[in-house]
Amino acid sequence: MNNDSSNLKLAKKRVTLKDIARVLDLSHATVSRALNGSSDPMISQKTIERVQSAAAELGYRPNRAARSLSTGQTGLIGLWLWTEVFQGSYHAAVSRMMHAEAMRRSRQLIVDCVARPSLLSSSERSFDSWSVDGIISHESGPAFETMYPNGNYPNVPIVSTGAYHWLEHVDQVRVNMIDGAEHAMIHLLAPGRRRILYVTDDLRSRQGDCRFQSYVRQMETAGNRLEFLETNGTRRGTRERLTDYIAKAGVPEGLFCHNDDMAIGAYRALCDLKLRVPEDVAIVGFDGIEDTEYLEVPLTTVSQPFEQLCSLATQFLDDRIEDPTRSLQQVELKAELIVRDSS
Amino acid sequence: MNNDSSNLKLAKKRVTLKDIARVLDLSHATVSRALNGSSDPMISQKTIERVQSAAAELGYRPNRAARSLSTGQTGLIGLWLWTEVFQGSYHAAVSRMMHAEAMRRSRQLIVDCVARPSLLSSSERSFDSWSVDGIISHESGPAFETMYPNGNYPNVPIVSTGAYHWLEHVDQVRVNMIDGAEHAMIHLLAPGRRRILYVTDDLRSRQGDCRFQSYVRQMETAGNRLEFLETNGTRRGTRERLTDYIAKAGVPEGLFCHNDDMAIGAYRALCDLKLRVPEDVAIVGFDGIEDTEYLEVPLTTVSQPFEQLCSLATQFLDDRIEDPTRSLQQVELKAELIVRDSS
DNA sequence: CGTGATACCGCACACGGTTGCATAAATGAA
DNA sequence: TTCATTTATGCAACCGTGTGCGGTATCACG
Repeated sequence: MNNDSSNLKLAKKRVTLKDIARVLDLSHATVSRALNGSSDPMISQKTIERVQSAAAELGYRPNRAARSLSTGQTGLIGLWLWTEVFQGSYHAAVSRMMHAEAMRRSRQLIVDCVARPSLLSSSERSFDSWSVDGIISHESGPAFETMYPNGNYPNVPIVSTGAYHWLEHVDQVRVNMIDGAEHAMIHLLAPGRRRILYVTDDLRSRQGDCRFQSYVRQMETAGNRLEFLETNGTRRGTRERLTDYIAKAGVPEGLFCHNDDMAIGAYRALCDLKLRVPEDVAIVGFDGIEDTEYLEVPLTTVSQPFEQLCSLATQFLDDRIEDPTRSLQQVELKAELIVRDSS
Repeated sequence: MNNDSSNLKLAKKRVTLKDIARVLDLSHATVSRALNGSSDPMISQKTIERVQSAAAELGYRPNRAARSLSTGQTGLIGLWLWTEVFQGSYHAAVSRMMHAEAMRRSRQLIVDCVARPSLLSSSERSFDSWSVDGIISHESGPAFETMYPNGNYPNVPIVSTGAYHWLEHVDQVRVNMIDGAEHAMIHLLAPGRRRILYVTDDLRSRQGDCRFQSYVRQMETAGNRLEFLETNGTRRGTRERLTDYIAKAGVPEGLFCHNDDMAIGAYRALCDLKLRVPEDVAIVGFDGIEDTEYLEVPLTTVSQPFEQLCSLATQFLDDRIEDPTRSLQQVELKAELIVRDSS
């Protein structure tokens, strides 16, 4: 009966459909259908039960590679992060939530990072050869728009998240930060502050960003001089650069930081200099990552709806994979100014 | 020549070995060998070049599923995180670095989380059916030890990271935190502090942890009363629980926190209560995550060598995959007390 | 008992690679 | 020219699943 005793523990091969078929004296096709609940050729209830119990007993686990080869679906979805080695709390938060969402849908997420357009081709190759069922492109720059229309991925559904503009023929979740950015600037300027410093990583590539534009618009409306500080985008780098900057240019009245990591680095620099927040310098950041809540002075920030973003994006991708011809889904979420103690 | 114009954009099928073979009037076997640099049957240099240029021109990308089916290797490695939905900065840091390491070795990482042993079976199934080439089990509890010897994964190499004890027959990277914990306690007690509160998530499951043991040992040596605070392990939860605790039990002189997240939550609670750190209450955390550096009072912590941990673990896994019979690799790293301003 | 409908099941191929072995071509030596 | 040897390529089987289509029991019904 049970000849699978402990006589040979090694070479314990993985059990396949054929093994089940052999034990039950069926064909592997029947076993496959019994397990997958196939409907076209009817399988008797009795057989289904026999197969299922045998599968459970033998510890059968489908071979994903074989199934993929046959069905063309891998169960993998790819997340593109437009950054180097997905540094930064924002990308960490996004990837973590995307991951959780993917697992909820019994998919697995693989992540790839691409910062410069020049890396695009290699990243393409990566996902393409992994044969992902779909891609979530979480971009914060115009690279996607220049890439996608080329049709590099004709057969792989893509959902875009975080693009600045609406894209044509692409399912999309977009976070509108215009209101948040406007409110943030108005909020910063309200107490009569005039000298607001805009802190960002790559100034040139941020020209199209609504944060940048809100800053410029509100500052010009108020008749203030524009002031920029460029850093490498990290906490450490921002801390150092701001310290230098203040030594040279004096103390600004407010900081408008492109994201929370830079805001946190800036906060630390101000601590080093014994400047009080917000009395001496006010700070506003963007993203709403958890860390900003736990500083001694919790930071004001424009919070992104991470959960909704990730949930909708994976939902859209699922929908598209299920029905490639379905109607487009495009949703706009809003980022919201959360006023805390730093402003 | 180029009949791949824009005449039919749809139905652009993926190019396979056979397509290349047809164009070049070769067999797909030869093409395969030419691309893989196979050595046993020699391929002429001329043919190799022809094949490679044709592959590049046609945009050939190997189908990973098919290759996996044939070779039995998927290029995927699995990371087990022993936590719910891998929350917490520590797990985030580990998964990010593991990810980077995996990509450096042109592998992809998939992550699965399992907190309670009851989830183990489903997690097993997950990785098993995804056919990972290997698993890195980043556990901080005894679950692995009770699971692995059962031989649930007879064919999949496993590297254990973060286990408390040496395991037999398992490649392992272990972080020794005993010295760090001892130093931390000695450091906390040095200025004559007597009332040190141990803050942890699940007290019962931490009994075997060297942090717990160092705390008990040093406190008993000093003749102090033991004092514990149990939280849910999050920043928010720790903040709330500690606030409640202090209201009831008064202000301790020092906090010995099981990890940095709890230390950060505790720090915030102290800020709420207008208590000064470290004058009123000293704080020591564990892990050395980046966030602790950027508080107004940078936290003292026992820092784990993340980079080395992840680099070695993936290295060991690679080695084991390459040669399943090779000698065991077990390495111990040391966590180090980093004294900052909170103590 | 014959016939057709129906419910089940198996055969065989496909998916896209890898690889052992046979074979063809080229080369060299006798 | 012939044969042995090296070099280069093709044939075919295989990995494990999914699936169209044809085949075989079963049964009802006339």
